[in-house]
Amino acid sequence: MPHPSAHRNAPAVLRVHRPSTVDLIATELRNAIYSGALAVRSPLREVEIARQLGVSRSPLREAAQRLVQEGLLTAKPGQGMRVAVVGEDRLDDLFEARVAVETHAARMIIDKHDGAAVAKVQSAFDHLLRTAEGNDARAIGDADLDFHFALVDAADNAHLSRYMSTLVVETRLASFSSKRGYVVRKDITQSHHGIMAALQDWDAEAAADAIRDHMVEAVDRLTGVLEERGVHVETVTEEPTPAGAYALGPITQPLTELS
Amino acid sequence: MPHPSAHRNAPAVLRVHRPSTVDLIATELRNAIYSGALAVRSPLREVEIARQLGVSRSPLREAAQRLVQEGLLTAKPGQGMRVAVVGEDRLDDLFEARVAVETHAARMIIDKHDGAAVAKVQSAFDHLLRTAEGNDARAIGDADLDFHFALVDAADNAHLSRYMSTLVVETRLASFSSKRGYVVRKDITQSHHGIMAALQDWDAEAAADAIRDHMVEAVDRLTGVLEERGVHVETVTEEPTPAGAYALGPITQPLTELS
DNA sequence: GGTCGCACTACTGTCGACAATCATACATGC
DNA sequence: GCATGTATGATTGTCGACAGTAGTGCGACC
Repeated sequence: MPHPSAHRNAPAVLRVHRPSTVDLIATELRNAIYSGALAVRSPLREVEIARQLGVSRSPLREAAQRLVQEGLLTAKPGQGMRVAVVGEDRLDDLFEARVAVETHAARMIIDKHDGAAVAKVQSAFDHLLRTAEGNDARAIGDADLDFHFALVDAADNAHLSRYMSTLVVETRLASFSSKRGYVVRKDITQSHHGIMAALQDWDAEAAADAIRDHMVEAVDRLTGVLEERGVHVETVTEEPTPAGAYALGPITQPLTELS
Repeated sequence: MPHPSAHRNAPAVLRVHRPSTVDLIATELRNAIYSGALAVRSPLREVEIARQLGVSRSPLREAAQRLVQEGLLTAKPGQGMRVAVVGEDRLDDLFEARVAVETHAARMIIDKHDGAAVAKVQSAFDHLLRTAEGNDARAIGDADLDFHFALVDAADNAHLSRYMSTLVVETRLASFSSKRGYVVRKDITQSHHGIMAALQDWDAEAAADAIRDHMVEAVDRLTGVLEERGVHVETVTEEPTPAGAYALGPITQPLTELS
């Protein structure tokens, strides 16, 4: 007797997708960079990290090469790998790429008139609204990035989702690389409201404009031109972490998961 | 006495960028996939390829992980890595991503009114025109992909260029994966002419439309819906290669190059 | 006093080897 | 005859070890 939740027309046995050890390590490294456990510009101590993860250097190095390909780690011969620095000189490049990915995702959703997709984005937007009521800068930043990833993911394009998952971490790295520390704007929800409204109106050009405006604001915040111009925007700053030697969790082989 | 070509205001010593062995191997693997030396779905025989490249398995595996991240290789635990198959079920996803990247690149060029960028694209277009006069399917395909990469590269965005360099190989893989073999349309230049004209007119929407149309045509060609509909388009087909065991060239450490 | 040179240390880059796993072919039983 | 089980071969995944290299601190020399 099949499980009740199994669809009748589904294939008898789904293709099981066993993540390889390298997959797990790569995910762990991305999370460590995203959370700041691996600080910007810090060298990747292979022996130490491999010991913390409970693996050898070989699979660790292989996983790290994936992050090098993503641009999250930089490799110099003889000097190993370091967590990439996303300085002010790279902000335009990064956020222009985000505009490309996110505007097209919005266009796809609108072209398809995909109500379910909008609902997913709405859900992420609601979460952002609730989080923005508090003063936890990191939580707000997480909700912000979650919203943008939800937008791209709702477009249901594997390529764009993959790009975005890296862009999210790169954006976080840009914040960490900022001299001003980790800062989020208090009025962050306003800028997102425009995107949300355009989606609900099925207005592709308005959505693209809203996303572009949002990215310009983000670059302005990170470069600090607002302060220079004397424009005052209320912000929330996270107190700098002790930046101590954060330990990474050991790799635990999960049970077989469905793809 | 400095070299005449050195700009006077340039820094005294440029940062030399020494490519690592893994860089070289990764490039070699990408070229092998692009050229078809590594056939679609073929397993990556590590010992054999490492021997051909004159390196050990370790750096080869590290380089291969970069291609796994790009999606050019697929890894299954216990079965190693294989050259990815880009079947018909993934064509929409792939070409939708190309639309996202290429339309935004065109928008960037047009927004900036970048004449030099248009000239670069024009140059690639001219080369495509000359090549399309012949009947070498592979050469036409190369010129086609070169054109699209030149378009994105002219936008001068590192992220988009990186995405596109992978998308180019993925597109080639889609052709190799096609049941119909490697086929290019004889009227391929017409479709590019629309893109080129829109760029020269600084018309962003027309460029986006032309690029979208071009991708639809490409998907139609690869899925063969044109034949099914009885629409006849003149094509050039490449005779299938012997698919023999193509040998990869050994890795030779190049001299120090400027970044 | 500053700069150059040298030795030491720590780490990376690469290799070969071993064990575990998977695919294939063959033999066996129903 | 078909399905099941088994043995074999090849290949992957992982590890430890070694050599080469970059960084660091100290000392000597100009």
